[in-house]
Amino acid sequence: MEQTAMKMNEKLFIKNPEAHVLGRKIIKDGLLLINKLGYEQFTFKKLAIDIQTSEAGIYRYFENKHKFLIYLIALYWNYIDLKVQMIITNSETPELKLKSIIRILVMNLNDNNNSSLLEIQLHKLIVWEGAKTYHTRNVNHDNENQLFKPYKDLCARISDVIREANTQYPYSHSLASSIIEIAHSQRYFRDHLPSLTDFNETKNDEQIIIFLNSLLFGAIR
Amino acid sequence: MEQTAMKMNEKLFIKNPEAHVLGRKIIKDGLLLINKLGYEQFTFKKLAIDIQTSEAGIYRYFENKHKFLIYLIALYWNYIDLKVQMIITNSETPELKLKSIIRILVMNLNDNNNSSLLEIQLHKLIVWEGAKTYHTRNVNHDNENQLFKPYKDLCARISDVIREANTQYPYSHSLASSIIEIAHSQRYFRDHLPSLTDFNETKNDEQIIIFLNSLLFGAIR
DNA sequence: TCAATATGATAGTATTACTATCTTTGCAGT
DNA sequence: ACTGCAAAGATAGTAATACTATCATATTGA
Repeated sequence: MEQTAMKMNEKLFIKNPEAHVLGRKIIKDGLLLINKLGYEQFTFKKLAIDIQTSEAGIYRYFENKHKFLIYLIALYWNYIDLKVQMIITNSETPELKLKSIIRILVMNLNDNNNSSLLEIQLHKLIVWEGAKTYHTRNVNHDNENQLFKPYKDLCARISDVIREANTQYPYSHSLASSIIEIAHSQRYFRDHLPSLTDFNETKNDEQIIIFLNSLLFGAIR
Repeated sequence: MEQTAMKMNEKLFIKNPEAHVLGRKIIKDGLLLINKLGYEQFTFKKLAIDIQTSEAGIYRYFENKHKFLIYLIALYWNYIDLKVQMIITNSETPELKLKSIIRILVMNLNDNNNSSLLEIQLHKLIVWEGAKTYHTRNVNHDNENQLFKPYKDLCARISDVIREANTQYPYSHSLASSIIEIAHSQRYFRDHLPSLTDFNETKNDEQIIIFLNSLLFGAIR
C-alpha cells in the first residue's frame, strides 16, 4: 500500500505531505495519535511534540485538523476502492464480487494477513471518526471542492456491481452507501453498544459479514 | 409533546432543567442555536448571550456541551419511542407496525401536520449531530451511566416487532439499529451528498420510505 | 556557488471551556 | 413581617486550543 501514491485532492493540504519527510511523519504519526486520543482530544500541538517539530511546522502542511482528518479518510477510501477494483476484475459473478466487497468493507483480516499497520489504523479511523468528515456546516463547500470524491467513487463502483447483479434494482447507490455505513456502525456498536446488535462477544467479523450479506442480497433479490 | 415530561437520566444534567425557567430556556433556545450554528461552533457563551444570561448560569445546569447534546438527543429518542409505542398498540399486523415505524423514523410530516417546532428541531438535530453523542472516547463510560438507554430501548422495541413479523430472523437488533441509522444518513446524503443516493431533487420523503421498506422487508422475508 | 525551499525556534492572539466568588432576587414556611 | 435558602445575575480568572507571524538555519539541486 505504501507505494500506491494515489493522487490526492490538492485542496486537502497546503503542501503535499507525501513529498517531504516531515509531511510523511505527520501522516504516519498523526494517524496513530488520532486513533490513540480520539479526534476531539487530538491537537496539532500534541502531534508536534510527538514528532519533535513545532505546531507551525504542521500548519505548513495542513490548514487545520479537520482537513487533516478528511485527508486520512480519503486515503482510506482510495485504498478500499483499489481493493474493490481488484476484486471486480478477479471475480466471476456479480454475486461473488459483492460478497468479496463486503469482506473488504468489514476489513476481515483473517484471510489476508498481509494487511499493513497503515490499513488497520485507517480502518480504525473510519469506524471511529469517519462520519465527522461530512457532519459539519462546511459539507456543501467541502463537497464542491470534491473533498468527498473518493467516497463517492467507491460508492459508484459498488453501485455498478449491484446493478450488474440486478439491472432492475432502482436504489443501487443508496444500497451501496448504506452497506458501507452499516459495516462501520455495526462494528462500532458491537464493540461499544452491543445491545444495538445481535453479535456476541466473540468478536468475530463473520457475524457482521453474514448480516450484511443477508441485507444486501435480500434487497436485490 | 410538551407535557410528556419524560423522566430523564439524572447523570445528564447537574440541575434538572425542566424544573426551572432558565433551564427550560436553555433547552429550547439551545436546541435552536445548535441547529443554527452546528455542534462545533455552538458554545455555552454564545447561548448565554442569546438568552441573556451568563456562561456560568448554563454551567449550573449542564456539565458541558457534550452532555447537553446527549440530553437533547435522549429527548428525541424518548419522543420517538413514545410514538412507536402508540403505533404498536394501534396497528393490526406487525407488517403495518413496521411500515408506520419507518414513517416515524424519517419524520414524515405530511400526514400529521400537528408536529411541533420542537419535534422538527429535534429531528434536524439527530440527522446532523446524532452520531456525535457516542463517537467519543467516553462511550464506554457514558454507556455504563445509561446515557444511551433511550436509544437502546427504542431499538429493543423495534426489534420486538421485527421478531413478531418473523420469529426466525436472528438479527432483529442489528436490523433495527441499521434501519434507524440509515433513515438518518440517507436523508443527510440526499440533502448534502446526493450522489451517495438515488433520490432526486424533489425532497420527497416517500423515496426514502420506499427504500427503507424494501431493505427491511427484503431482510426478514 | 547561489537561491530556493524545507524545517526549526519562538512569540503572540482570540477564543474556548471551564471554575470561583460574590451579590441580588424571589419565594416558602413560621 | 421575618428569615432563610435556592435561583439567578454579575464579574473575574485560568489553562488549553486554534491558529498566525517572524526570523533563523539547514539542505539541496541547478
